[in-house]
Amino acid sequence: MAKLDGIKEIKIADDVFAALAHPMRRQILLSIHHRGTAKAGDIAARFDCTWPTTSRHLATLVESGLLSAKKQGRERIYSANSDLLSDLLHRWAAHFE
Amino acid sequence: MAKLDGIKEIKIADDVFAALAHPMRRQILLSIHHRGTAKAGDIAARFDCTWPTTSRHLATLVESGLLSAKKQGRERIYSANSDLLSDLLHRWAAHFE
DNA sequence: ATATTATTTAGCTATCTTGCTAATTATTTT
DNA sequence: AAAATAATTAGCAAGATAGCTAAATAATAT
Repeated sequence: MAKLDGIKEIKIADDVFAALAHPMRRQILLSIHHRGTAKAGDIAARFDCTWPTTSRHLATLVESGLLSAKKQGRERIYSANSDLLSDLLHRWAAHFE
Repeated sequence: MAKLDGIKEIKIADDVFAALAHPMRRQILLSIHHRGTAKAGDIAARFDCTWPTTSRHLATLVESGLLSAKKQGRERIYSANSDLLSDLLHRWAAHFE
């Protein structure tokens, strides 16, 4: 569990909880975590909305730190930063115990 | 850790994560949890916005299930449903481990 | 070089959220 | 009964979010 100072913690909480507030983003995140990695197209194919909409949700998740993206040829490979999320959730849960 | 069926779980996650997405609501929640209970006025006094704004955040938190309210005379006493939150956060963290 | 494929960015509209002030409800005090 | 107190609800404007289609970028294949 990484040590973080207060300000950074607040900023992360802000971005992460905002990212988690959308159901499709939560599903995307779970999906990528379980698959290990996924191309944008894999995700776009799995959801019932247009590719640009998916693309923006992916960007939001990357912005929040919950996903990482790397370009590979013309594809973009996303992977979940699961530790960041599970650490944050545990830290917040701990506040309420 | 309460047993919940899938649909209910999704509904709760939706409401709870949306409620947590606002920094003031997170602070309100922490504040009430630590104090045990608080009157609306206690909370309103602690934050740098108008009472109606606070009141709406409180209503959002109640709606999400994260707070409970009971009327006592002309005051309204709020308390945090900490278990609901910590259970949900642990369950979500577990998905990413 | 051209066409195709993978994906994002731009631009638009509709809806949701947040904050405010003013008005209202409910309860207690005088 | 009137005034005061605690809190919410109504109504509005500003800003954010989410979805879409169309256009752009970047890389590969022909």
